[in-house]
Amino acid sequence: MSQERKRADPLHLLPLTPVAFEILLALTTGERHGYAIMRAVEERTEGRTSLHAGTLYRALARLLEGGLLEERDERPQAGSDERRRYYALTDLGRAVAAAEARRLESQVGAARDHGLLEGMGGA
Amino acid sequence: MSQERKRADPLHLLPLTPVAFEILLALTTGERHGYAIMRAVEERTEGRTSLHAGTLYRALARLLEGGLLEERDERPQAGSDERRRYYALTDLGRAVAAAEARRLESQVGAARDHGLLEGMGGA
DNA sequence: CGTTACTATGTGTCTTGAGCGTATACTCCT
DNA sequence: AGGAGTATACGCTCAAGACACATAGTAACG
Repeated sequence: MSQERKRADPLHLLPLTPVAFEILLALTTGERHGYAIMRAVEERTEGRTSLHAGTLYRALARLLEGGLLEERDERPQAGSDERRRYYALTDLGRAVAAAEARRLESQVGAARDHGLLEGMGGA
Repeated sequence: MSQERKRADPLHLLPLTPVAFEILLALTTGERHGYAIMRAVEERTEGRTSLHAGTLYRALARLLEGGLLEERDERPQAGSDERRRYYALTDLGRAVAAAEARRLESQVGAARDHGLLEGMGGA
């Protein structure tokens, strides 16, 4: 199936949405549950990006279905909240995130070459 | 109106869609007409991203309406195809592109910190 | 114990925007 | 004249985020 072909090649899954990439980024440091991803994104972006609950959980469902994430049954700490669902990057997820990072790096490089990142200090 | 507030603050227009950012990027080197933007994007990305005509022209219309681009009446070369419509970045458009570039730079930096850009040579 | 705030996951609905096809028409080359 | 390429634009559909809302467990406080 074409589904299989897509899974085989990370490049066919690009570009990722900003939300999806933030989620994958938050999981590069280890597995987390949904709510913790939400807080991690807010922290990393210093509040500039905050995921709405609806956006987050639907994005997680999509990433699971696409095979970029997998759910972990084991809990990092015993006795943690039973409601939590822990997610971790799959090999594919990591590969796709890396491919997306390279794509963005190329865009940022072009922006820098064209003077977009020097001229303006603030905002 | 809130439309005015949005125009005043580039940060409220983020994140840009990948397509929108590519278009702004293509215009940082000077004004171009739609079809030339399409080719410029393909060239910059070495064929990895190709804008469909429908996607491009609707994105251009949106960017015009949002005040990120403006249409130029003067033609860079006399006698060029009369059908062409030339677009150029506005100050707002440049500011938004710069803000988006910084946002992406931050994501790429995080990816690098987490080893996403070193571990894998190929793909 | 009851109340309140926070944690945690999830669905319903609306709107935006990209993908893809198609229409239209002009230009350039042979 | 005919065809490839240039150039803009619309119709339709699907994916995905925004926001509201639902549900329920947990933790702190009195």
